[in-house]
Amino acid sequence: MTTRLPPRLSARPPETVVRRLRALSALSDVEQALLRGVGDRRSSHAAGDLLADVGALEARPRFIFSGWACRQRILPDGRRQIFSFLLPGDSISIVGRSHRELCAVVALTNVETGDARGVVEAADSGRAPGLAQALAALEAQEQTLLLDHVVRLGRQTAYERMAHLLLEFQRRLQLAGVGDDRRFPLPLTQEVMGDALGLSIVHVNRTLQQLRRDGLLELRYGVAILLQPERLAEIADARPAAPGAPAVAPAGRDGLEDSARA
Amino acid sequence: MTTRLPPRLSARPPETVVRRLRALSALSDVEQALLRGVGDRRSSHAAGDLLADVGALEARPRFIFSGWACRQRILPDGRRQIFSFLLPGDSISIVGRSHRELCAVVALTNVETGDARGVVEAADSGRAPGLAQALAALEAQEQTLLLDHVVRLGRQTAYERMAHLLLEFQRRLQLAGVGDDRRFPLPLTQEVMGDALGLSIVHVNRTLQQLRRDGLLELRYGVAILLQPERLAEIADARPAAPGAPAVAPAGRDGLEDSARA
DNA sequence: CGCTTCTTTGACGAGCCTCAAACTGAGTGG
DNA sequence: CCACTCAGTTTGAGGCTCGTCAAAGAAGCG
Repeated sequence: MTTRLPPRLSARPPETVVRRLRALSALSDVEQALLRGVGDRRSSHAAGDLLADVGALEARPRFIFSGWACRQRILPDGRRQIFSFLLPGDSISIVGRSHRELCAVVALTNVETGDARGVVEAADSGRAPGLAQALAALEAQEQTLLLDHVVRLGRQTAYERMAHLLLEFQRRLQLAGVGDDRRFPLPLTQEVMGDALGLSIVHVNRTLQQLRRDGLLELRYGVAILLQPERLAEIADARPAAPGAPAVAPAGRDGLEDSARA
Repeated sequence: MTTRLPPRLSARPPETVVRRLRALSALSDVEQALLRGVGDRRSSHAAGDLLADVGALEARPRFIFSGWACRQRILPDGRRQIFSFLLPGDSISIVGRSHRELCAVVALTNVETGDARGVVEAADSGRAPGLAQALAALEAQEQTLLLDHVVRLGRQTAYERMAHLLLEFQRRLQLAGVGDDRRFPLPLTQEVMGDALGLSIVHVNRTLQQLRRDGLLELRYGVAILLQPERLAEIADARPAAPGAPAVAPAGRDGLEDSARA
């Protein structure tokens, strides 16, 4: 369950968070120090742990240092829908901090978090405008990711959804200082990916196989390698094929049928 | 394009908004008066008009008095995804007011709106705690609706999605004082519903026919009547069939296959 | 080394999409 | 008043995508 990551793919705990927020807003030295202080109050959670419950009013704001989590809802008949993934550098219960969590937050791997109450209070008090702006940007980013997810589920094929999700992971992790522009740790089971993308386990597997066969993806030992990120982006964003490729007349979208010809 | 509503299904402009917010938080007389003042600065928009653009920083907060709108995104290849519907009593650019609109807001029918800047300023200033709480609750409600939408798209069949959406409309409109517990105006084309539910026009039509054949829905002249709201709720929420019906062993979910037997 | 969890593959069927065309109703203009 | 048009709805036929059922490999773990 726990990931075995090549050491070079990971980053030191509080730096991940600092890095993320600095990319969103200029932070004063005081603000950065405050942020690093989050590393002092750490807690560990095992894979499967509930990090925040639905309607938890008292939910403590936290940052994730390492590990993956997700927001999810379980339907009465057992079906699960994952709304978003929480990666190193992400926050829990900070976004929309005026109201309670609207869904459960569950650890997908072992997770290390830090208490962010101090940071949130500083931002709310007006003493740390840079932090406040960074947290607001974090909120906007999350909302954007959720909208992307809706588009994936509503208007994309399995192949496109997977390409989109893999790119999202690569980009987000790189921002957090994990992985590079092609490689990143991917400690998810295919069931989890299916519950996020609205697909069955079997179809997730077949879609991944297809990506492999198309020379777009390598996936071993919990590490993913995007072999042709640009090509993946074309697929994910429903854009016409690359200029090098023979032009398809009406901007045909690329799906499984494209690669099935090969 | 414009709806022809039986008069008794509609409500007077600013009262819709007052009614909505009073359901969310106790409002003082001053706050209610402030809210009614929104009715003084009205504007009208034709069906198809862009009410707020993506990334519009200066977007003015507004309330919708009458008509329907939606948040949407258009993909590069022309596919459209609708994120949410905005009904009488709903707000534009109020939710997440710290950051810009993340998607386009488009009028689906003729729409009447009122300027809400005064209300938002009063809430932010701390002078109107009741309003502030109501706006926060409004924000939470919208987020919940968006999550419901994700579940629909990711984990429900066409039949379930449609049942869920119809119930959402009925409940929201009733809160706004439009329609009753069975009837409500539904001024959407099947194409629009398809773009929201991630379905093709043809399949939307077939799903509606199925609901009609199952005695669950009547839909004429832009007015929908839910003939068995409880039954629809069971279908939409993926719950086992009603107690009266013969029990299905493993909480089987009801879809088209259920009614196909009839 | 057996257990469990996860991945992989095959076979089959159902849900949903695409193409195509007929039908309806509301304008619009001769 | 009657074509004619245009947008929307409805229906049929056929096929691709994806889900379900089933079972056989891997891989981690006690």
